[in-house]
This record gives sequence, C-alpha cells and structure tokens, in this order.
Amino acid sequence: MTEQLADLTRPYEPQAVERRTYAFWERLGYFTPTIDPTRRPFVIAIPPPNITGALHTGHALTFTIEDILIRWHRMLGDPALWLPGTDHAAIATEYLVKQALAQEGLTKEALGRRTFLGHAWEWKAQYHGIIVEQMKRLGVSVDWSRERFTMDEGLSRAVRTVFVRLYDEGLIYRGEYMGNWCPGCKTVVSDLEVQHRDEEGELWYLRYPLAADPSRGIEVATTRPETMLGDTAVAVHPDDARYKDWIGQELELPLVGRRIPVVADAAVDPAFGTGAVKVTPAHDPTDYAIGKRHELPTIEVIGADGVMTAAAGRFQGLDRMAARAEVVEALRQAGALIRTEPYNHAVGHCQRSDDVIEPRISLQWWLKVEPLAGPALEAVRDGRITIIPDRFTKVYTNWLENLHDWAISRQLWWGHQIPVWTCADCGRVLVQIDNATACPGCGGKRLEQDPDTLDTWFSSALWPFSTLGWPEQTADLAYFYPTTVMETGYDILFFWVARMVMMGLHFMGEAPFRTVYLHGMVRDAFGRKMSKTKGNVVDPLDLMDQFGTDALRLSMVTGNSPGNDLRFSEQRIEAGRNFANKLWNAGRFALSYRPPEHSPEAAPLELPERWILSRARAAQREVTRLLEQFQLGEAARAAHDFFWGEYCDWYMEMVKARVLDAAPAGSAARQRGTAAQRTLLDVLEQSLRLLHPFMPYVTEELWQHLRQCRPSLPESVALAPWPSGASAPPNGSASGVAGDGDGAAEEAMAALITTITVLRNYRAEHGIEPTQKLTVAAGAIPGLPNNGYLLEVLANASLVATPGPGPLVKLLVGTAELTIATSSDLPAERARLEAALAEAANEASRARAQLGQPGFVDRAPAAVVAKARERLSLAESHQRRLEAQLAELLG
RNA sequence: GGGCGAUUAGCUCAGUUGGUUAGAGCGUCUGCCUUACAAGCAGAAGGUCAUCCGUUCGAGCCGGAUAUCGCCCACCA
Repeated sequence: MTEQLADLTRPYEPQAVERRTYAFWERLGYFTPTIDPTRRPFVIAIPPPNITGALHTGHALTFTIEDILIRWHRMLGDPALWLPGTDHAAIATEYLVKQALAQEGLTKEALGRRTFLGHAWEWKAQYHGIIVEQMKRLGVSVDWSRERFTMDEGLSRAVRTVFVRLYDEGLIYRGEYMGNWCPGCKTVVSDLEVQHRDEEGELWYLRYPLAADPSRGIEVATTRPETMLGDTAVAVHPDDARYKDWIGQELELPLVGRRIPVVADAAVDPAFGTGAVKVTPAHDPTDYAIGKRHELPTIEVIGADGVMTAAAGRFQGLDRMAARAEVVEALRQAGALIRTEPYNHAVGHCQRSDDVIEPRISLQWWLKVEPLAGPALEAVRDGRITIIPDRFTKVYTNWLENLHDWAISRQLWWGHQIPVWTCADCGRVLVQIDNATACPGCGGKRLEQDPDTLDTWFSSALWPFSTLGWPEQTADLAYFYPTTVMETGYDILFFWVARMVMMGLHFMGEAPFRTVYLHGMVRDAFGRKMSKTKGNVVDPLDLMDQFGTDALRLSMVTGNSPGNDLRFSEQRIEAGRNFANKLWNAGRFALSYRPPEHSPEAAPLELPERWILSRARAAQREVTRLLEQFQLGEAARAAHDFFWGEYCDWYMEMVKARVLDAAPAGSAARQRGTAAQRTLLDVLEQSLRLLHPFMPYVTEELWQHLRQCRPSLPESVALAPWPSGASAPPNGSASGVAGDGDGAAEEAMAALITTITVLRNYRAEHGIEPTQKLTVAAGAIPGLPNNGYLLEVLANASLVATPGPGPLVKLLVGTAELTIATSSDLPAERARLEAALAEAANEASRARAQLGQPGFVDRAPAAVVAKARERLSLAESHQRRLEAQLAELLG
C-alpha cells in the first residue's frame, strides 16, 4: 500500500485513508485465524445486528469494544476469531416489511406467503449490504469468510435440530394456554416482549345483582369493563367474612343476562377494591387460572384482531377500545355502574408495535424452561461464566429463578417455520428435521406444515454454536467452541444471553462463553434514549465522515465503564478527533526528524532516552493490566496520557531542545541527535502498537510510513506483537535498558521535569516576558549538570555557575534548592515566600496530624508510616528554609 | 410490590484490592501563530466526593439509613 500513503506533509484526513486501509487489511486476510491446536483461541461471536435497518451508535459501541478486544488478542498472538453475521429479526422485520408494503397498498395476506417472503428477502439483501459497509467503515476486524445469517441453510438446520430434540425430550409441547397477544402484529409474543408502562386509567365499580333477589348485589371493581361481557364468575376470598354467604350463589351478569356463580378463590385480595373480583377466564391471566380451578367456561369476547366477537352480542365489531366506552355507557344506563375512580396501573404494550397487549388463549408451542434454567444458573454460580459488571449476576439469577415457560411459536411468516407436519389423511403429526414428504403412517402425501414460525430469539440462542457448523461436528466447532467473551448490551441479558447459556449447556454440554461483558445504552446529549420518533438518532456514518472513525471509536470507550450508559455528544468525539490529529502530527515529526549531520552509528542513550523508554514500558504494562480487567476506557486513557502527556509534551520537546544545540561535528550534541532519532522512532513504533486496537486507522497509516525507514517491521501494525512492557521491544530495534523499568532515569528526569515546571510557574506568576532568560545556578538538581540544555530550552533559562550580581531568589524543588537571579521586587518576593511558607506549614501540620493519630504508627503499614514521616520532614525542611529566606529578605 | 444504578470541578464522566495533595475531556481565565500539531503550546482558577450515622489508626471507596433522579423485574382486578 506504499504508493497510496497519505502525504506526511499534510494534515491528517481520516476519511481519505479509511476505505483503502480496510481493503488492505482484507487483502492480508489475517481476520481469518488459523487453527493452532497448541494455542487457545480468543473468540467472540458478534451480536448479530438485525437486518431491520442501518446501524446506530449502539452498534458502534458494541463493535468498537469487541474490535479492541479482538485486535488486542490478535496482537498477543492468540488465534482470534470474531465471527460476524446478521439476525433475521422475525417480528421486527415482518412489521417493517408489512409497513413498506402498506405504502403501496399491499398486505401480506393479499400477496400470499411465498411472495411476501420474496419481499422480505429483498429487504434483507438491501439492509445486509448497508450493514456490512458500515461495519467495514468502523474497522471491525471480523472474519468475513465465516459470516452467517440466522436464516441461512446451516443455521436453519440447527434450529430444526434443536426443535426436534427438545420435542423428543418432552421439553417442547403444544397447547392452548393464555399468552400475550398483540392484536397489531396478530401473533403471540413472549413475556419479555411485553413492555409495561404505568398509565392513568380508571377503576370502574360494577354491581352484579343476585339472580334470586335482584335487590341484593355484589360490587366488583375492574379496569377493563369491556371484558365483563365474557365474565363467567365472580370470585371472593374464601376467608372473607363479608362474602361468606355469597359463595355458591348465582349472579345475573348485567347487559348479558348470563347466570354466573360466586366462587371462592385464594387468588383474590380481600383488601383490594371491594374484595370481589369479576372473572373473565378468556381475557385475564389471573382469571384464567381461577377459571381452571373452578372449571369455568371461557367466553372469548375480543378477537385476534382486537375487535369484539359475536359473543360480545350487540358490541360485536367494535374495536376493544371503542367497546370499552360503549359498555361503560350501557352499564351506566342499566344502573350497574356504581362509580369510577382514577387509577394508575401498568399496561402491557407490544415491544414492536406498541399496541396494548391482550391476554388471550391460543394454541401455541411452548418450551419448558425449568430443566434448562437450572444448569444456566449453576454455570454462573460456580464461576464457569463471569458477568461484568458483577451486579448483573443477580439480575440474571433472579430472572432465571422466576421463569415461566417460553412461548416459542409466532403467527408470522418471516422466520423459521416450525418443523411439524400434519397428515391431512390420517391426522398423524410429524416432528422432524427434514421436510416431510410422505406420511409414514398412511403413506399419504398431503402433509401440511405448521404455518407458524419460531421466535427470533430461538435461533439467536443457538448463535455461539450454530455459527460454527453445529449440528455437524466441524473442526471450527471443536476448536472455537466455547467462545471466550460475549459482549453485548445489558438490555438483552434475558432475551439473548440467558437463553444462549441454556441452549449452549444443553446441546454442547459446555457454557457458550466464559465472560459476559455488558455495555450500557448510548443516550443523546441530554441523556434521553435515542429513538427515531424523537429524531435524536445519530448516524455513525455521519460521525465518521465528520470526525473520522478513530475519533468515533475513541469517544465510544473513553470516560465510560462497563454497564453504565454513555451520554453521547459531539464534544466527546471532538476530543477523539484531536487525539487522532495529535497522533498524526507526532508521527510526522518523529518520522521527519533529522539531527544535524545525521550519522548512522549507534550513539549511547542518555537520560531522556532512558526515561521515555522506561515510561513507555510502564504505560504498556498499565494498558495491558487494564485491558485484562476489561477496563477499556481506562486503558485508552492510559495510552492517551502516555502518548500525549509524556511522549509529545516532554520527550519530543526534549528532542527539539537538542536541534537548537548547534554543536560541532563529533560533539556530544551530535551523538545525542542520533540517539534521539532512534528513540523517537522506537517509542512511536511501540505507541502505534499500543494504540492500534483503539485507533486502527491512524496507527496503520503511520505504521506504513514507519516501515519505509524500518522495512523489517511487520507489514501491518495489526500483525505486530502487542507491547506488553515486560522487556525490550522486538525486531532488534534499540530498546534502551532491558528489564521493566529504569528507576534511576525516571527519578532523575522527574526532578528535572519538576524543576522546569517550577521555573515555568515562576515565570508565569511573575509575568516574565518570553524574551527574557532566567539566570539559574547549575548544580543543585540531580541530572542537571549533564542535561542543562533541557532547562535552558524548556524553561528558557541560562545556566551559570554562580548567579549574580543582583537579587537572588531561591526556589525549592523537592529537597533541592534552585537559585535564580531575578529582578523581582521585594514586596512580590515577600508575598511569594509568605504564601509558600503558609503552604509548607499547612503541609507539615497535616502530616503531623496524621502521624499523631492514636494508633496510626502502630497499625498502619510501615511503608505508609515512612511516607508520612518523609512528608513531614520535607515540609519541615521547606518551612525552615523559607523562614530563613524570608528573614534574609527582610533583614 | 421487589431489585438495581446514579449522585465527584460550570458541563459530561473516570477513579476495581480503604493511605491523607481526588483526575480527564469540554468550558472558563492569563500568556503564546515556538518551523509536528491553534484540532495546538505554557500556566491558572474551580471540588467539605448528595445528606446523616457507623466500621477503621485512616473512608470518594466498606456497612446502615435518608433524599433526589433513572432503570429493570412483577398475572392485584
């Protein structure tokens, strides 16, 4: 890619390099790992984006986190597989396709199943293409050769296999039970797909007269008066003294005239309402249970489409909402409405269409979850699976401990059609993996497949193993299962994560992943959830166009921790862009730096080189440690701080200080220049590797430039070894001191840096013009004699053996004392000394207080006590010297 | 009705084995177009870490309570 490199003399334009860089990576083919039995692979199965639309910032967050982990592990040398794919998102996609068709005045019923599915596949193709493009732009290093789709052939076979096995094991059963019905989507949905919202409603009090004596009656309270048409009993608590005599009596249902019994059932809360509850077994889960216990008839008055049925009598044909008003009015006229009161209660809505969910009895396929939930709980309890952050462990276990059976069938067309056939001739039911062609019972050929499809999460639950080839025993499956990390949003902990654990354990005998890393939700700048209706959705592509991918990625991980929501704003991403820009500029400085009369021979490393190399290793260790703990934001910050705050702000400035040192050939300065050039590139090279997982594009671009002067480097930074900071860097490049840290260099340089800072402060506080040099006595500061040029350039000071004549000022730098010749006037100097003295006295008294705490010296660790003593002695010495200085000044 | 999270600088947030001087980005103020970068450089101001009680020699961090905001779960009509 040499010929296409961005111009180093020009500002960085991320957009210009991103596409070709991704293509370059793809050409190298290293996103496809090689199976190496001697190494444990690092595997992430991508949370497959729904093909419902383009990607949003939530995807940018997921993919950024996963890409950081994958790139890091790839650099560590692990066979790293990130397996991509997309999800058919049954109900969501069908809903959108139906809406799109509605624009053209078409309905799925009019088109028929086959044609409708054709449209859905077209939709899938379109959005799949968009999603793939967006993912590539984001830089995701997934293995495209293994890409899957939940409805492709292999995964469909996995779904059927699972269904059949669970059926054979008796875990899947079919039956008429009460489920959550969405009249808009015209399908049953699972408990999880119902979103409860508190709504202001009313509580209507109705009077049901005693059949034998209409002058007496029983009052019931309801939030859903329209369902009274389907009432088949009134229930009271068995111990409720008020109603003892009513139990077993018959009431006459107003408007309908039906005779209904009063039954006693413990499910009734005597304290609520009137203590008597109308029972509508066809339209309420509790009533349904009561109905079962008392063998009450069920009368369906609301149909599948939310419209009143024939059983609703004169209300037939009315929408359920309209029916409510009509029924209330009729009850009022009949004198059966006693009163109403305002009432807040939770109303279930369809996650997809937002329609009010209707509890409804229908024939569905169900999955018994209890036998699956136990092992899933155990896997987390015994630590085979770790959830990050830990607090979600409890959420996970609470949910699994209170699971109801899962309604897995859907009255939808888009999805995996249930592999169950009924023989039209003999009525035999076939549950099998392959399409049924002939009835084994009667030989009949008229087999009808169950028209329903499976819940989209049924197939997602198999993702970690179905994508690796299961039910075939493939090499991929043997090597890459179980996956390592499941990274996803906490919002689908139940929908997806828990179900993957259940299925993985059941079918593979091993948990599908070791670590669950849950990220938070991306919210807008005001903390609101992003939604299309609010119009606050941010398109990641726009952001990448505007700021660059690296900037977007960085803004996704910095200043955030696992499980916490992320408030997104353009200001955050600007900071990322600035850093990418910094990186680019630092790179071009390092790459273009030529010391005067550059000579290639090795030169000894001096203090600044030893220092920055030691600091680089420290940063690498820190970043590694943080990544190991999944503290990605902190890791990015540590890398950022090292690069900007130490390499750029200090080391590069130190290097520049030498260029100005016009020294004759063969002099020390000449030597320094050579060592500096080498070190500048060494640390750049290490930094590119360190930052690459976070900012793949700039680092790759600079890497390619770096390779022009160091051709032995790996052809991509993505393939370079991870800088662990443990020892000397590889590739034979100069590394300075071997080992972990160069304590002596760090200490000496810290003293110099403090000195320079003290001088800069002094200049700023005293308003000393940049043109004016400070005259400073050399000697007192460790490292100063040999590195005086640093002080001269970075603090704009001129070093002399003995300062003066004229007024002298002594600045305290740690235990040392820096003497500068200055024109500072007496009042200003006095003020400075007094302020410093006050501070030193303050510090001393704080240290004294700590040491004086009863028990401190005895109970605190020796190191802490020693530190406090050191603090005290330094503060006291400062105090004494400042007092002396003050006395001298005044006296 | 349960459970969880948040509360730290003007704003957005870090702060993961409790050590006395709590950090970053953005914003603000001062001075600099110093030939890598003004998307920058050098400085500065700004916090009784929501409140109360406790544990401890020592608490932003551990325990308890309270307040405010947010989220999740839940078949009381």
